[in-house]
Amino acid sequence: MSALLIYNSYTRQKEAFTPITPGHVGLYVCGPTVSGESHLGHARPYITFDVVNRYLQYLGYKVRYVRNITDAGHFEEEGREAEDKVAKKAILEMLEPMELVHKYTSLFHWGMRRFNTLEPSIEPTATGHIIEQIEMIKKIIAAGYAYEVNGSVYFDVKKYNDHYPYGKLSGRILEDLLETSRDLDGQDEKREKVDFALWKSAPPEHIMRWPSPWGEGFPGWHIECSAMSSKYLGKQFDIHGGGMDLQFPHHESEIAQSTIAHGCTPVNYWMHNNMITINGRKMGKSYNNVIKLTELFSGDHELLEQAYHPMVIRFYILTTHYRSTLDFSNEALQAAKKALKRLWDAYEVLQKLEDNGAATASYPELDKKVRDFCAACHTDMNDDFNTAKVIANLFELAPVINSIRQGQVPAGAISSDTLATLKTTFHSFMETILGLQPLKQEDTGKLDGVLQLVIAMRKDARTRKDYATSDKIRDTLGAIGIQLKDEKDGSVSYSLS
RNA sequence: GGUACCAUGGCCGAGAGGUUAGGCAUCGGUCUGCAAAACCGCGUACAUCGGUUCGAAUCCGGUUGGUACCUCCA
Repeated sequence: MSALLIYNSYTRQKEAFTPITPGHVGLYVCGPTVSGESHLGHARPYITFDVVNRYLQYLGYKVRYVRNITDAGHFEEEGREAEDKVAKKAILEMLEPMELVHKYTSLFHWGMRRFNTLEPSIEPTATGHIIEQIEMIKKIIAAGYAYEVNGSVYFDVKKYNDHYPYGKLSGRILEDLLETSRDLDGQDEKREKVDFALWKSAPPEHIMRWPSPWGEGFPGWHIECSAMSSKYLGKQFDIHGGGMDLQFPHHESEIAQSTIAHGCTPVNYWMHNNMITINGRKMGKSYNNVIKLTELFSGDHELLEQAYHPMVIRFYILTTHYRSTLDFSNEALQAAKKALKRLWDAYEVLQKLEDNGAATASYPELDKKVRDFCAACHTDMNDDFNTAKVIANLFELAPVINSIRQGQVPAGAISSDTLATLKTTFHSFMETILGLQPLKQEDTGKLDGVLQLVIAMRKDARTRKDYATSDKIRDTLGAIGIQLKDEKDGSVSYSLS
């Protein structure tokens, strides 16, 4: 059995995964800012790390998965007008900040549930950890790596860089940053442009504000993750995940803050998922090309040809490795939908295959093929969570399953043991690890009763060779999304789409 | 401007010095009353120009094109 390899953004190579505490994993993922509706772009990290979480659990680890909710809002840095994103939106919509935060948090949870992501163990909010953040800032000031100006506190990046490798995570060199940072208007209280805020003094109109040793204000962008991750996972923990766009400056700053406050580097393995693009462009608010989750599921968006089931989105995301960009298009999603249906159908067929009782396989080569691809699922998953390859392996196995079912290959072609392995492999990867679910609605039982009647009537018609009637039944059902399948043995099954 | 990364068959998308990726679509066949589904068969693709090598899509360099980060961002 191969060992789990994780591509560590910090060292830029795949490394064997060894947790700090044997049998346990601390996993932190940067959560959403709940100042607006979640969109397709947000789906990627949460689905990616949901699979990471699921797989670690599958491997037997006890995982503490922490994913924060950023509800304090953040301001534009670098001299632009300090404004709280949450507060700004709140005025526009005439809502209380808390009301707004609650609304979008609920929507986010709704989306995550539809994607069948497991809930994190802890979902801490930034506003609920102001004290922890203030305490951490105090430590950094005491250590001499932060300074106060007019009620705001900034981290001294230049000094930090004299002793620690600032920029290592994101591959940046401080000198370059000092030279190339753009000049932005406004007063700059910071000693250097690269310094970042730990605490920001709140102007009078700012709604969200808290008392602090430096006056009324609000925490800087990066400090919440450092404060909350260390509180729940310890000063050093195993895996920190998030989108690639957070690598700099957010994660870089997290490392700097935590290193000074806690005297050690915070994270052993940094994982970054790549972006979802649309027409080759990153999906983001600034590009005005976002598709909200609600629009995606309802199909109500000019770029969408139809509504897409959450499982299709989940499957589509998982058919690409998490470190590659993923380009969105209707065509690609259509393909994903069909592919998922075929794979899931094969999985259902597999569940119905009865144990053939064959001690040895009559088709040894096929038997070996099945075993090899089942084994490959584990190896590929261990290779930096290569879900794309895992899915390809499952697709290799689908024809084998269908062939056995339809008798193109005899039941004893693969041994009883191999069939059992095939079943557990599909179950583990499809449901437990990839977290997939069937596309069809839950059958109410009543619909099934009706369909059985209609199927029986069609069967009668066919016996009478009344094909006009039988075809009418089939085609009409097909038109409303119920597809009949005439099986080899004369039975008829159906699938809903 | 600085720093990275990426360019794969009609489309999407793995892989990574010599061995099948996979999916979707198309086409042919089997099955079928006809279909659908399923099964079988078919694609010798890796931007371009050089170089290294017995051998490169995979390594090195140049070119072109694209993207991301440097500013809120998943």
